[in-house]
Amino acid sequence: MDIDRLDLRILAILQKNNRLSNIELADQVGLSAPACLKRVQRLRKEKVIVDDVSIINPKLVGNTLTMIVSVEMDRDQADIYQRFRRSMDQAPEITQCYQVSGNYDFLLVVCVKDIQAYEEFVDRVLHTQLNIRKFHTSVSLRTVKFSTEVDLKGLTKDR
Amino acid sequence: MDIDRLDLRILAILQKNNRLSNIELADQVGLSAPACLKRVQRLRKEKVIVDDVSIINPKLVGNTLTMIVSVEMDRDQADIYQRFRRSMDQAPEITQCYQVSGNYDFLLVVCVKDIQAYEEFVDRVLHTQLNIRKFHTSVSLRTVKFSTEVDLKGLTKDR
DNA sequence: GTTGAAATAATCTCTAT
DNA sequence: ATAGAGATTATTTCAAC
Repeated sequence: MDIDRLDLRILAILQKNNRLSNIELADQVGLSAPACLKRVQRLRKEKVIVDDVSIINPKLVGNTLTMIVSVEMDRDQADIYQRFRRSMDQAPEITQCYQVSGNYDFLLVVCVKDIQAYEEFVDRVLHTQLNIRKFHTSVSLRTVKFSTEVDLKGLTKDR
Repeated sequence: MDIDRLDLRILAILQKNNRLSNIELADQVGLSAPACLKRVQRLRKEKVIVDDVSIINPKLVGNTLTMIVSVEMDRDQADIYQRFRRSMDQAPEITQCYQVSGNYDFLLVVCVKDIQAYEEFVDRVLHTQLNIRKFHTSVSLRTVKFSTEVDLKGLTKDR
């Protein structure tokens, strides 16, 4: 799928706020409402727009503790990694997980209510994973930035 | 602000999909449309719902490289930390930044187009920060999980 | 929180470019 | 293949209860 300047402008707006009406959006990018809608629908269908969601403040809902967990696996075996990756989806406490190169293999961002909830998470998710050699937890003292926006500057792939 | 079971159900739905109509939402939680709308408006006003956004697939838009950067600061000085934190907001490449306890001080998740863009980012954002003692970059081989959902299980603070 | 009504918006079809 | 105009349908949102 190719994405032109107009699509990028639409994406730039929607990734900041997807609750403006199609009419407003069309206005801002200089299209008629139907033309604009067609583009947005296409972007959703093609999964350029993956999801449309409300972002909740975890603190205001009781999840005040964020932990950064680095995980080192026992062996570099494809099936072990795959099993581990699949287990990540099952745990709602894990908000992000990256497979990385370097001293450890996976980096997890875990968001929980309190230390008890974290311990429960460790028991349920990490200690049941054989093949973890070791893992290291550090506490996030502050979420300095949490953005869902993709940097769209300098991506003017025109057709 | 207190949040009852109904609010939590509303949040659980909206953080998965905020594009369903208020009527559908009301239906799913068992309220009339206006009653439901009032709750949602309140949740937005009170910033329990922080934002409403479209999530873009960074790969489909050209940002294929994710870097994990750990930063160690020179001194534990409040103003130095504060300045650093403020600079995080300025850089669109930084999607997440956590201030952490342990061997290093900040953890950054940086999303860019390619290595050149990353080098440009390092020069512009990190090398201009005096007070960084050192930083370490590792490449994300795979984004195993990226979720914006907050775990709402076991948070039944009723009134 | 509900019901009913008015104002808005989304979206479909069709036409034109 | 993509944009625009008009009409239909659906939704949001306001009052009154």
